[in-house]
Formats: sequence, structure tokens, C-alpha cells
Amino acid sequence: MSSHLSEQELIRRDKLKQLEELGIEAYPAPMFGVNCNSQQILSEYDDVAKNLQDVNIAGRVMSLTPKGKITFAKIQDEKGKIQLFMSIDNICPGEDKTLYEKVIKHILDIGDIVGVKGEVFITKTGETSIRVKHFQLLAKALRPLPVVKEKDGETFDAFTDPEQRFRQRYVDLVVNPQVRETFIKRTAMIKTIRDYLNDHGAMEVDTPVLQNIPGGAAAKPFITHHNALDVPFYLRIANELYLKRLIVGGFDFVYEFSRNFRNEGMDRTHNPEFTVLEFYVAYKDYFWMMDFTEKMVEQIAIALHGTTDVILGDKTINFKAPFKRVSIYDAILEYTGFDISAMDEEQLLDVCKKLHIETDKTMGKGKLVDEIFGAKCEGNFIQPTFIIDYPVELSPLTKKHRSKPGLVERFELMVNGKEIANAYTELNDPLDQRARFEEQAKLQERGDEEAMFIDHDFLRALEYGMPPTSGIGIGIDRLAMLMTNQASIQEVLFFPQMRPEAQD
RNA sequence: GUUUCCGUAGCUCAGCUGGUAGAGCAAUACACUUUUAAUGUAUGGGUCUCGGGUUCGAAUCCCGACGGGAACACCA
Repeated sequence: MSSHLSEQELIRRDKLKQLEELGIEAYPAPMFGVNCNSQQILSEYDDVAKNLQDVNIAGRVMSLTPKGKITFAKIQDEKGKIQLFMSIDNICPGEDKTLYEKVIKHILDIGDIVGVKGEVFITKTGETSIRVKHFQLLAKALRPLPVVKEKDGETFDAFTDPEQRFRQRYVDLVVNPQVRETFIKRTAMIKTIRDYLNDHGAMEVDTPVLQNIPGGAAAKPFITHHNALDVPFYLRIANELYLKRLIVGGFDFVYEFSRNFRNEGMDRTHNPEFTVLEFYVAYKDYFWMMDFTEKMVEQIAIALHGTTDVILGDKTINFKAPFKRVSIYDAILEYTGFDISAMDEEQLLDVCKKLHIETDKTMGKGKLVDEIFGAKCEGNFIQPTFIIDYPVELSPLTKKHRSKPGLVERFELMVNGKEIANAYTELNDPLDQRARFEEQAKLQERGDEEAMFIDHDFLRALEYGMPPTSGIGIGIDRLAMLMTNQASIQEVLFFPQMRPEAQD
């Protein structure tokens, strides 16, 4: 945020003065009645019918090509770009040529927002354009926009510096159309999900972001303070426990796009705040949830790409339902050759040693299984795969498996070697839940910063009776990365977290 | 948090083993009434991220800070 103005910024500020002297408002208040957009003009104009002879359109000047008594400009609106043909005769039919000679030829800059009225025609070189009859400046730009040029599909001088792109996303969005596309797709994805859930009778709800007990996940929370109550609050790490309270309350299918906050590391797949869709459905189990989820994900792929095949880097992911289902033990058997299904802790430690996986004494049986899976298996599941039946120690909110001792009814959806969803048959036995929380409390006493707190109100809710329920959390940012072919979470968040800029 | 690469004009970059900076686009001025990365002529624009050090001399070498990218660790 430099207080030093560049030559170009000084010149643009001087142009403000020139406008004032001409009696032209640089930032006029009255609305400009837009009656079409660039896309409509390009797709609807018919050179024989000579339609669109009275268009009003507004946008940002992206290029200027003055040629003496005519000037070509390209303006960009929300839908794309359209060329303006501005001639001195059309713009200034009378004696006073100021608007053309001064304003358009000298004061107008790339980056300015303008509104024009005119008629659509096709130039000699075949480009659909607007012959401008009325020109109005709607907002003057005081900073120069990066000028990205293009020829034969090749881009020149693209605005690419990631730091500037993320810090000044507004500039990125103006000059990089593919960035716009990514975010349009993200929004389309969320709309598809919302429609899918609503069509199945779900109710969208809002639950607290400020919580005095951060529950529902194993993660380090952000902490803040409420002055009037003089109590600490945590920013939510998950909304699971609140949605289950609503299930107790009698809403049978609830969902929320939950902005979660975790005070952990940042990298290309982690932002301190991120979005998880969680939904809970009464009287269902995790098998039902797998069916429901794979259909939803398939539908997202089709909505965004028109097909279930989605290109991701050099791979093609096929989101055609049903997805493969592999138990975690079978996955480990397949990729390590070890059948660990009946092993005790000592035998597991031995397997880890043979596989060169680092362990420490705090790791219990469940954690060891998770380590083996994470190190040797996870990355292999490129095509959508449900990994099912996890060790009970890792899943304090999940119901014990109906037939496999030591396991819980849980699945994770793996795509491109990464987890994008985590779901359970929810634990609704209040006594079992209390025992699991107490296990977590012991871990916390041993210094595990990510162990769960005991949430007594949640236990109280379960004691009133929660119907058998299945629930899921889906990483929306991660899913957006998959669906938009992006390798970094920063590319699917408008404003990814950055270190604050130095102020002066 | 660790390792590693990077930071030069508004944007994209060049600047070899040290001799106080260049290009294209953008900007300014002039010409040009159908351009397409318009063209032609001329001009201006930089505390080379910041702070130290070595040196007669540092954008360049060394140390540190700040910011960013990538990989690893933790996690979603």
C-alpha cells in the first residue's frame, strides 16, 4: 500500500482535474440503464435483420485502439467482451468535438468503466461491434490495469504472480477470464448440491460459528473472547454436534454449508477457514449414505462438465456411480501384502517397522492402522472409492460396527488420492458416547491438542433419544478443486488467507 | 514448523564470472475514419523488497529480515 504514486497514477489523477474542468463527473450517481450484455449481442445480432439498433451497455475498457478520427475499444461486462466503434462524427455530430478529442482520445484509459448507447453492426474485418452514439464515463480508474493480450489462443504478458493475484483478486478476476470460470463453476457446484438436497427433502439450517465447546472434529481451534459475557469462545471446527441436536429435535434431514476454522498449517490443500457441507439424515445408515453421496457427486460432475469424466491434471476421473467400496483392511492387504485384520498392537508395530513407517509410543491400534493406510494406500485411490470400516479409536462419534468388533460404521470417499468426504452411521447411544468422550478427555490430559472436549449438552441431547442417523461431511473446497482441475485451494477461494501486507 | 527456489518500471521478463539498469506491452506527445497483440515517429518512467557486511565499486557476492511459490511434516 505505497503512498508513493507512480507516473501513471499521477497522470490519471491529473485526468480527474481535466474532467472537472470540462464539467464531466468522473463518478456519476445516476443509474445507467443497461438493456443488454456482450454475450447477447454476439449471439443474437443478425446482420440481415439489422436488429439490436438501440443497445445500452456498460463495462470496463480493456483495450483502446485509437486511429485518428475513430477509436476502437473493447469493453468487458460480466458476460464477456464486445468491441466499440467510436467515431468523431457519431459521438460529436455538432460543432463541439470535445467529448471525442479530449475525453475519448486523451482522458479515457484502459480500466475505466463506461456506458454507451448505439447500434450493433459488423465491421469490415467481420467483428460484431457497437457503433457508439452516446458515450458516458461511469467510473475513472486511477490505477493502471495489467494489459493481457492474446493472439491465436496464445496469451501475452498474462497477470500471473500468485501473490498479486490472490491479494488483489479483483484485478485477477478482471484480467484472467479462466479465473472467473473457476469461481462460476464453484458456485454452480454448490447450487447443484443445494438443489439435490432440497429435492430430497432436506432443510438448510444455520448453526453457531461461535461455540464455547468446539466439537465434532479433532482439530486445533481458534479462540476468541466475548466481552459482554466475559467468556472465551471458539470458532467452530465442525458443525456436526449442532446438526445432530437438530435431528434430536425432530428435523429428519438437515444440512449446512459450514465455514470451519482450524488453527493449523497452511498449504496448497489447507486454508485456515474452509467450507464443509455436512448433512444428517434420520433413520438411515452409512450404506444408504454411500448410495446417496455417489449419486450426488455424479450429478455434480454432469452439471459442470456434461459428463462423468472429469479431467484432473494428466488424469481423468470417472465419477460414474456406483463407486468402488473397499474396507480399510482390504486396502492395506492389497497395497502392503499384510493381513492386519486380526493383529494386536504389537503385531501392528512390527508391520509398521517392516514398512518403514515411523511410529511413536502414543499411537494406539487405531492410529497405527491409520498410519499404514495413509502412508501406503491413500495415494493409490485415484478413481472415486469408498474406504469403509475404520478402527473405533479414531472415530469417537461413530456407531460401532454391526458385525465387526473393533470397527465402526464409517466411510471416507477418496478421489485422486485425497479424502473428500467422511461419513458415519452416527453414534446415538448416549452411554457409549459418554464413554468415548471420556477416552478423548484422557488423551487431552496427555497433551493431545486435537482431542475432543466433552460436550455435556450434546450428551444430554442424546439422552433424550436421537433416531438412528447417518451423517456426512464433504470438503467443498477440495471437491471444487477436483471439479475445476485446480491443484491449489487458493485457486478455488476468492480470498485465500495471506500474511497481512505491510502498511505504511 | 523444516527444506528449497524466488522478489528488477504499472504488467511480463532480460541483466553471464561485481563497473550505480534494459526490452515488449502499458503511459505521454504527434499522425492516421474499419483496427484485431493496429502501425509509425519521438519522449518520460526504477531507494533493482528492506537492513547490514565484503569491496575503490553491489541488482549481481555474504549475513539477516519481510513477502511469495514448491516439497515435507500436521491436518480436511
